[in-house]
Amino acid sequence: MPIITLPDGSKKVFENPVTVLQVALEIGQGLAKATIAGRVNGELKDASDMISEDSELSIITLKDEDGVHIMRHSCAHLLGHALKQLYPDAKMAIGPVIENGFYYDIDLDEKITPESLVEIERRMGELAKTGYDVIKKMTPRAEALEIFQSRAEDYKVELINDMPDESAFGLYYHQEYIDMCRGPHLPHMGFVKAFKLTHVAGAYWRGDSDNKMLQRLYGVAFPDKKALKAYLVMMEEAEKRDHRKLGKQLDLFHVDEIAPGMAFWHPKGATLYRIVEDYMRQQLVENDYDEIRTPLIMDRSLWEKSGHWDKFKDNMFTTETESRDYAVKPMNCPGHIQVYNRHLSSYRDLPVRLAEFGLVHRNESSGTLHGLMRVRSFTQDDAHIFCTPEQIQAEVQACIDLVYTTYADFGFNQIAVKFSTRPDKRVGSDQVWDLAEQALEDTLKAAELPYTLQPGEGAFYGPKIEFQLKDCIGRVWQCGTIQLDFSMTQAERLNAVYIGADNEKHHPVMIHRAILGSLERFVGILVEHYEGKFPTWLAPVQAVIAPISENHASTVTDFAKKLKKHGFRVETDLRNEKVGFKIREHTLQRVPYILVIGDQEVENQTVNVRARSGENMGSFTLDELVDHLTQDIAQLGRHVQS
RNA sequence: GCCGAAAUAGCACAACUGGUAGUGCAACUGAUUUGUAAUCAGUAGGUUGGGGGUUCAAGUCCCUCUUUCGGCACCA
Repeated sequence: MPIITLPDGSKKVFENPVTVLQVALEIGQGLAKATIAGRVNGELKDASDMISEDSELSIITLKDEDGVHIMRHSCAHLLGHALKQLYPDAKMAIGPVIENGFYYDIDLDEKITPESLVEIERRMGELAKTGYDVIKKMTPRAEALEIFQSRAEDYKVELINDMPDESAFGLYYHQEYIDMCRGPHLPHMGFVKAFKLTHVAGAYWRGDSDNKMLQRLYGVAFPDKKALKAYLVMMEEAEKRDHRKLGKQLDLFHVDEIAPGMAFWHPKGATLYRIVEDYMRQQLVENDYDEIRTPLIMDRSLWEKSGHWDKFKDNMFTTETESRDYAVKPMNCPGHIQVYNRHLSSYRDLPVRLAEFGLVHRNESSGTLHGLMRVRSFTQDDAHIFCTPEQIQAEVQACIDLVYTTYADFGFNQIAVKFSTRPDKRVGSDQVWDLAEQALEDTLKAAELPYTLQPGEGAFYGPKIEFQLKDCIGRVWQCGTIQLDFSMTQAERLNAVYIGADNEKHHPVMIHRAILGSLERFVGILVEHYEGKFPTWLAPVQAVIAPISENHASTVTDFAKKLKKHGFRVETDLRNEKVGFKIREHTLQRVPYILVIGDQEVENQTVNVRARSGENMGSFTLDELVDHLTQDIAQLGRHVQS
């Protein structure tokens, strides 16, 4: 005689065990119709699942996030249903829910093309329209195995065999199609109203590159057509922000076939890049770093000693001359230790903070390259802090603070923090790793930063804190990083030492840290973040001055000269075109200010100022304009002018 | 690296089943002297990513290499 407690606290008493759906029906017909599943004592259950004990129950509909999740999952089954009708030879692997949708991995000799995707989608639509019931049957192991064996679903069989402790499996019958799933799923397909198959790509079975490559069919699904449409429009908008596209349109950079994964910075892009670098350099000054420069290629023996050769030689570019082997640096740390080691340090000298805008090369596999975000040649705003164990927490804390002020200055507020611990391929003893992980974790806790743990994702020499930003289409990129390293400075590695108060030699702890990470990547993210509409501080061209007619050209040139003297990045547009034409062009180029000079302005010694937003700000004298621009620039990226 | 798709003028794109490579914008020249998102006219621009093959004939079909795109694996 179960007593069901609902979210509002009300209770319903039943004579016999009831299903989730029956409880919903008891509450109201409308709710029953909308019922997708139930959360019973915190656990998601199918609408058809029986409740026999006293329980807390909330009914899940499409209005709940869980409901949408379940609908997407069933949509993956629907894909299977349609696919098997069109391609009976397909073997189904796994079909999970992802952000905004789902995918299904299939093994099929025939290649799925965009055209066949359309056809599959159409069949899915036809099937969903019938609103057929989804029947769940808990099936004993032997029977489940037999069912999938008889259907030649090798991957499902493998999945069952990999769960030896389970005695029964949830099979969901979508008419003649059967899928196996923990569930829950929709009670009927009438809930599937708005979906779209987006693309097909390769994916390894179980994510292992040693396994067979399957075809992965991606789709999105939403509670209604309106939400789907909104999503598709949003994606289109997002694509307009793509830094590769804007990089071309705004003439910032290009990547040439002659050097895959390496950016060629055009004048405007180089300006943007330099402003970012200059900003960071100012941070170095204010935070007591010393800037250094180290060679691009160093003898192979250094990399052998540091451990890089052993762990990462596949990703290193090499060269040789006069029978001597060199490697192009993939990281700056060994070079920085060479500088630290130039003389003997005392504990009184610590912490030593060595910074470098270090150009590194990493031979990333061809398939990973992506605009400025994933390249083979990039500059890190890198630094290595040599300190005592006692100084770790304060130093790491200072790095965290620097990350947050820097990102705020660039206009970023949404930052994901990850904490990565020891990987399989690593140097250093377990005790040292215990110590390092503990130190980072303590600092994170003290800083009260919410973070996600990434076990096994640390660097080979130490654990790390990572700061991630999102690009325009939701892809997440690592930018800042703080890594704690007890190993590289040891005698058997690169042997950095200091003399302690006890007059004995000690090895300092080394903190590897980058705030922006890769300047290339960071600039790429900036382009997308601002959609190329950079705050005046960052804009490669801050103002364009245009005459109304040829008669005003010399005034324009003079005015530009004066503004340049004040340090502003100003261009003139003396072309034989109408002012409307020039305004259109420079607005499309996202120049923050367009300054127009005609008869009136010549007479009054002013310029007419038009902001990027289209707003006409009226007439300004030189001094007034200098004041305005100075104030605008001083805001950095903390306020965005549209 | 793996699976799939793609590469045509500076940029965005077109060229049905193999049959003289086009359009728009940009560029250049001239006219126009312009008041806040496109003035008009003209000219020029290409070994169709590289190499090889099939064919009377290849942008189009085949092979191969390179690069790019979407994922996967990778990401010190």
